[in-house]
Amino acid sequence: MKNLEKQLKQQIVQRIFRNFADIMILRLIQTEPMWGYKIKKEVQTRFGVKLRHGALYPLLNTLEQGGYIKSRKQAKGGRIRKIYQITQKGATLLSTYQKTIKEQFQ
Amino acid sequence: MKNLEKQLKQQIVQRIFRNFADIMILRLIQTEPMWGYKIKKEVQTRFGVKLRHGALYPLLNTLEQGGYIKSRKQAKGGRIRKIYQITQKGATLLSTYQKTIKEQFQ
DNA sequence: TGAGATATGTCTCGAAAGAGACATATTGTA
DNA sequence: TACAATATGTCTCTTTCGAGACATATCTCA
Repeated sequence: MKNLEKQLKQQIVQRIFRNFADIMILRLIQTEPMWGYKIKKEVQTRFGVKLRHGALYPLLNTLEQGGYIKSRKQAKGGRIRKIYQITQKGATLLSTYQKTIKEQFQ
Repeated sequence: MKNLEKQLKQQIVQRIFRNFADIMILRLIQTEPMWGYKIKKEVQTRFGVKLRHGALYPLLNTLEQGGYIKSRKQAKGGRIRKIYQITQKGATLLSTYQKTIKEQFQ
C-alpha cells in the first residue's frame, strides 16, 4: 500500500473517532472490559488516535448514564480504576450501528 | 424489523450524513451526476434526511475546489443548473473511505 | 397573476465541540 | 527524592457547526 493511502486511511480513522467516539469505545469495551486510562492508551497504540482525557471521561460517564456501559470499581493499590463493560443495551446499539454503517457505505 | 430499530437506524443514517456529508454526496454523484437541488431532493426521499441548502451549496463548492468533483453548467430554460460529476480523485477518496470504514466497523 | 417549486448563493446568531489547562492522588523508577 | 506514569475528573476559552433567515431569478400550474 502506498504511503499516501496510509496517510489518508489514518486521517479517516481519526475522523471516525472524532465523530463516532462513543461507538468505537463500545466496540473496544465489547472485546474486553477496560478503564478510561487504558482506553486512551489502547486507542493511541492500536489506532494511532489521541483521545483527550478531558473528553473521554465525560463521555464514559454519559454512556454509563445512558445504560450502554456499566462500571465496577477496582482498587489497584491505592488507585481506583473504574472498569467499564458493555451492557445488553450497548451491545444492541453497537450492532445496529455496525449493520447500518456497512449498509450505507457499501 | 421492529419499529424501534427502524427509528434507531434512521437516527444513525442522519448522524452519518451530518458527519460524512461529503462522502455520502460523492457516493450519490458517482452513480449519477447531479446538481445541488436534485441532491437535496434525492437525499430527502432516498434517505429521509433533510440537507440544508445553506450547508449543501458551500460544501459542493468546497468539494469542487478540492478537485473531488467537477461541474458543468446546464441551462434548463432560463435557470442554470450546475451538474456535478465525480473526478478520479473523488472516486479514489470515496473508495478509500468505504474500505476503511468497513474495516473499522466490522 | 399569484403561489409554490426550482435553483443557487451568502450571512448571522446561538449552540456544540475541541484544545488544553487546572486539579488531585498514587505508584514506579532512576 | 524527584520525575514520569497511572488514574479520574472539571473548567475555560476558542473555534467550528447548525438552524434558519436573507437574497435573487426562473418556471409551472391553477
